[in-house]
Amino acid sequence: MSEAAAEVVRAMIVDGRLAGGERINEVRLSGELGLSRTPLREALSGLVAEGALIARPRLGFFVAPLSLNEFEQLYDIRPLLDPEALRLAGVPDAKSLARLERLDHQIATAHLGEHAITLDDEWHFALIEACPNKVLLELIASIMRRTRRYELALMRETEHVHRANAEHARIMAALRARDLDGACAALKRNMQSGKVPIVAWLKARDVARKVGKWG
Amino acid sequence: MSEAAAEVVRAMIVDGRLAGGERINEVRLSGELGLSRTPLREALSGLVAEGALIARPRLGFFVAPLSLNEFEQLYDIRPLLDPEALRLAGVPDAKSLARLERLDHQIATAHLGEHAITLDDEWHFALIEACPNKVLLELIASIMRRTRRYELALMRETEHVHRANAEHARIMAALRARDLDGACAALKRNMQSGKVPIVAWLKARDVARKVGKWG
DNA sequence: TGATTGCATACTGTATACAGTACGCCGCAT
DNA sequence: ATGCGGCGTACTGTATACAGTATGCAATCA
Repeated sequence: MSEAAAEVVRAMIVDGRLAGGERINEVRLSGELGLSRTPLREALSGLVAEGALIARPRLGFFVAPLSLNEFEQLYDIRPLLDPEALRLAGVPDAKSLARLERLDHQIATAHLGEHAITLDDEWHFALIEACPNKVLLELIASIMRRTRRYELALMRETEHVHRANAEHARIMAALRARDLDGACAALKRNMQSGKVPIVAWLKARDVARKVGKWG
Repeated sequence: MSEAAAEVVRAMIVDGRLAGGERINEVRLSGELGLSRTPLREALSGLVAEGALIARPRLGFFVAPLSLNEFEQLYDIRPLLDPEALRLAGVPDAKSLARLERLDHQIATAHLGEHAITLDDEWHFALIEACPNKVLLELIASIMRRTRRYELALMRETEHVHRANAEHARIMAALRARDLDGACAALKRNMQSGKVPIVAWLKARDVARKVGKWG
C-alpha cells in the first residue's frame, strides 16, 4: 500500500502535478490518496532516498527542484555505465535485435512525446538487459527515473522531442556487424548527445527566472 | 531522530550485530533504541532503499544476506566510477596530496582492521573530493557503504586486511608526476584488485555452507 | 508609518491503539 | 506414526491522537 503510494507520488512528481520546489502537505495528500499519513510518510521517505524529494526537519517534504547542475551530473554518468553494461551483455541475440527494431519503429511513429520518452528508455534497457551485472542495471534504471522528470518537463514546455533514431540506427548497424566496440562507442555518443537540448532549455529557463525576478 | 535510528541500525548491520538474513523484530528493536515503531520503520524503509535491508510484505524487514553475486557486481562498478571521478577532479593540489600521504601512513600503522578499512575509504574519497560531479561522488559513497559490510565481515572472520599501500603508492607517484591518465589507470587496477580476496573468502564460505547443509 | 513582538493556526514528528495475517503447536484422524 | 486441520500467539501494517514547532497576522510601540 505504501509502495503503491510511492508509485503514485513519483508519477505526480515526474509528470509535474507536483512542481519542483513545492512543499508537500501530508494531511491533504493523504486524503487525496485515500490513506493515512503513516504509510504516506514511508512512501515519501523512500522518494527522498531516490532523490525525488528533499526532507527538511520540522518543515516536511519538498519536491526536489529541477537543477541544471544535478541534471548535467546525472546525464554525465550514463555514458560511463551504459556502454560498459552493453560490453558485458555482448551483442544481443536475434530475438532481442528484432525487439529493438520494433521499438525503434514505434518511437518513430509515436505521436505523444511522453510515450516516445518511455519507449526510448525501454529501448536502452532492452539493449543491455542481458548484462549479468544486475546491480549495474539497477543503477542505470535509477538514473533513468531521476532524469525522466527533466525530459518530460522539457517536452511539456517546448514540444521538442529528441529524436535519437539516427543514433539508434548507428548502434544497431554496429551490432548487426557484431562490432561490439563500435556499438559501445556509438552508445556513448548517443548518451552524451541526449544531454544537449535539455541543458540548453534549462539554461534558458534559468535566465528567464532571473529576468522574472528583476521584472 | 529517525535519521539517528537509521545511523544506528546501519552500523548494527555493517558491523554484524544484525547478521545477514536475520529478521528484524520491530517491537524489540524499537525498545532497545528507545523510540517507537513509527520512526524506526521510517529508518528501516530508508535502509531498504540503500540495499542494506529487504522488505517482504506482511513479513517485515530482513537484513540483506551477504551475496557473492551482489558483492562482485558492486565491486565491478567502482573501477568505472572512481577513475572517471579522478579524471574530472584532476591532479589534487599540494595540500590534498599531503593529506593522502598522511592517510597512507595511518593505514600502514593501523592495528585495528576496521580502522584500516575506514581509512582506506577516506583515502579514496579524499583522492576524488575535488570532482565537480557531486552526484557521481554520492554514487561512489553509496557503493562504499554497501561494500563495507563485506570488507568488515571478511576481516572479522579471517583477520586478513587487504594492504593496498603499494597500489596507493603507484597512484601517488603518477599524481606527483602530474600523470593523470597513469593515476587513473593505477586507480582502476587498485579497485579491481581489492575484489580478489573477498571473492575468494565468499566462495570458500559458500562451499562451507553447502557442506554444512550436507552434514 | 514602519518595525517588532505576541499570538493563533496549521503542520510535522512521535507514540499508541487496533486490525489483519503469518506461523507454530497441539489435537485428531487415517 | 504421520499427515492434516484448527487454533492461539506474535508480529506487521495502518489509523489516529497528541505534542512541539514554524509561520503568518495583527496589534502595539517607536
